[in-house]
Amino acid sequence: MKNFDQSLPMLLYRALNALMPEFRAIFRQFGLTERQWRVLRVLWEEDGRPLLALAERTLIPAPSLIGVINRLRKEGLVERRRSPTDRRVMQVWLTGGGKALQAQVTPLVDRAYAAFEEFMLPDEWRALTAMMDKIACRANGGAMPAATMSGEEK
Amino acid sequence: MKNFDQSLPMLLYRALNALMPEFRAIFRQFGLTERQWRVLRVLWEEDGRPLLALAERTLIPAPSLIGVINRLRKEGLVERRRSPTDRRVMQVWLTGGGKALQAQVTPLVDRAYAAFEEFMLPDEWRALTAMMDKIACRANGGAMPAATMSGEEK
DNA sequence: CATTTTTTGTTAATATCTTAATCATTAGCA
DNA sequence: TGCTAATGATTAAGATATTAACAAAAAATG
Repeated sequence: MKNFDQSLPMLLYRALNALMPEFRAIFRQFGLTERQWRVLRVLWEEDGRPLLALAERTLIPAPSLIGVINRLRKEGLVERRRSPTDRRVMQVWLTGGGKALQAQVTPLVDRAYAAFEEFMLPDEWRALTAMMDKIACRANGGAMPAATMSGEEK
Repeated sequence: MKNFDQSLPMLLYRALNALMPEFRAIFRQFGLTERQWRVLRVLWEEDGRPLLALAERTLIPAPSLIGVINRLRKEGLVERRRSPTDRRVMQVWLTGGGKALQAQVTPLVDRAYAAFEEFMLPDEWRALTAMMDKIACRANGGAMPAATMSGEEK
């Protein structure tokens, strides 16, 4: 029986456990949960994304995402519209309030994140990114690595 | 605004997303959730642990752990007893059934995990472990790294 | 010894996860 | 065209996360 504490899943969980509370504290200042932030974060980059595209990009399962988006709607940060070309598709759009939030949240998040970048050497970062991608691609039937993921996928 | 997909949290989440379904499929064969397995995994190593110790070791928050353990009790896999020396402490003990499960689950899990070990070079493993520990210790006020975690902590 | 503080466990409230099932719309094809 | 499969969104149910608040026991303190 392998060492439990040094198993890959526990290593990853432990790192996230240490990492995320700091960011969640920032999100909470703006009444956002981590997942709500992730959705906004993607929309700020590319507004009007279909729900499924948001699910993939944010790593939030579609059924969960529905609830997240409904709460964002209730807060008046996003709204939904059916795609005019495919009525199955539900597009999510930022409202004025949702757009305005970016300028307030982003600086704090960037600053917290910069602290981590200082904390690790560039070589360590590269190695880490490469390994995470390798792991993510493995079971995934060779999914696209993060390094190549940007705006337009598919 | 930093690249979202290559941010450390998303890298870690994506790796876990790729990694865990394979293991969860194994757990499910035995009617276990991932968290139930984590609890059993620790108890197999060291039976009768107090609830808080289990929470730390499994990374399951105490309030959640209560529910996890109650469900394991309902399945007849564990039972709870107050510590004779400190009546605040709630020890969790394996039942016969809980102990018997180890021999069935462990081989499958070990085999799945071995596939990952082959998949990465020993040097990559060492580097990965070191970096995850570094991250976990950072925000944590210098928590003990996984490499030094074993049976008796404190 | 009485009071205060700390530790350990628990409950509650809200939000979310996971899996499976469902519904509507579209696409593929005989 | 009309049937069937695939896709996108949604709902449902059970399990879990997060935070706060709380109870009980033990330890620390005066």
